[in-house]
Amino acid sequence: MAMTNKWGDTQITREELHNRKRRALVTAAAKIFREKGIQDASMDDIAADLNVSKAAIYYYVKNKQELIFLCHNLAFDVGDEALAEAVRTGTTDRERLELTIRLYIEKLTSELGGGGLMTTDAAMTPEHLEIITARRRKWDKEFRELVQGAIDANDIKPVDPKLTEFFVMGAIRSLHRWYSPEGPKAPHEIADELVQMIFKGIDA
Amino acid sequence: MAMTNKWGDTQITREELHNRKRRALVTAAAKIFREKGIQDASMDDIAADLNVSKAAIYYYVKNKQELIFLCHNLAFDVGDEALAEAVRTGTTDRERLELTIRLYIEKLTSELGGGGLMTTDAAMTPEHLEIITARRRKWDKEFRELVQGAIDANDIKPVDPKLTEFFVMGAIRSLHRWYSPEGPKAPHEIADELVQMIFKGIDA
DNA sequence: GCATATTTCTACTCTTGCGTCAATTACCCA
DNA sequence: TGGGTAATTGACGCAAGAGTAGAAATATGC
Repeated sequence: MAMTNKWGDTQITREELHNRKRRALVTAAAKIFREKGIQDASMDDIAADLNVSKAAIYYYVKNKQELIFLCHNLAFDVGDEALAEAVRTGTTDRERLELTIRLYIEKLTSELGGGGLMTTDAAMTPEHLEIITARRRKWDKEFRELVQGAIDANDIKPVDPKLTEFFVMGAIRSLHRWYSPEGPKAPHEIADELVQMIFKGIDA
Repeated sequence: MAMTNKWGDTQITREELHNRKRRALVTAAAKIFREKGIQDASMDDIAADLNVSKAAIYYYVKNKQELIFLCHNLAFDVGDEALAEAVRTGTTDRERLELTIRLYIEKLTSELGGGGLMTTDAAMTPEHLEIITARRRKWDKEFRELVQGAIDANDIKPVDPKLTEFFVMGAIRSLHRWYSPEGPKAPHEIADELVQMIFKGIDA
């Protein structure tokens, strides 16, 4: 799993190279954190995955806290993209809702190997926690507005938007526990089946 | 939140008292683990919640590993109860499936304050991991057999049992992130609405 | 090929938190 | 009431891992 050349391969200018290494660091950290859990993953583990000494990491990042923070943001970026694209593309709220769920699942499976860090971890500085919480709240609010809009248009049942969001997101966020890129199903197939369940249920 | 008398209140014989204290310890640990995360919760945290010194804990339990293990088993006990009761009570597999989900949700919310420890944690001894994995596999198998049975009886759509289980359980296991006993909804209401979504979907 | 800036390394320090142990207190029964 | 067992404690040893300092290596510009 660990790469053989340091930092993967990258060329280009100083500035850009630096950025790429930093991004590679965050991606690697996200992977290790997901696999072992945040607290069980040591900075040495992450360094080992990049074939670099631990001290090198501290040239790109202030401390573990910051690395955790960057990983969280990475996960939220994907969520924001999915929602934005869905709002742009869809015509009705019902359609946008379905698109958000589908895109989210597809992006998580294809881009982030099944999921990022979504759990509001206790081990976060108040400043970081505030930013992450704000991002989550904003996303949640928009999602629920889509649900409410679809209800108002009589396209879906008069469900509780909050409960619906918890339910749907809970299911999606658990993807990473079992999804594997090597599995038999392509991302869009998984997305199809889950969307089907959410909207149509499983009753015959 | 922390009790004022040590170990809560209990009387009765030596043997029984010992058992109760041990059970109180596991319950407290489960709560702290859930709130702070396993690795972020120290043995001192758990001791503080029981108004006891850390050393006292080690009179009842070998080490943190064992405590984690006992917490996991606690969560699985609830799952097994739900499944067993559903199989006993229900007449068709469709009905048993619904009952399992409903009972599981109700037990988790009413008895365990929203959830136990369900994540297969990396920080487990191979022996413990094996036992937990076996319990999970057994439960999963039985659940999927209910799904398959309901499909065969034409009571639900021909869904993928594995995917269905991941989806449903993923949603349920995320309960603890937002459920609070002080919230506006009673356990059976939450169970009702989630069961409704799973079986009927949200489409109008 | 020399001077400078950037990057990475080795070898530490220091904190945190698990687990232990000898000593102490509570409890029970004769 | 005293002797023995059960339960609890404060003080400590020890390991793991975060973070650092300064040297060493590497790249860049002239």
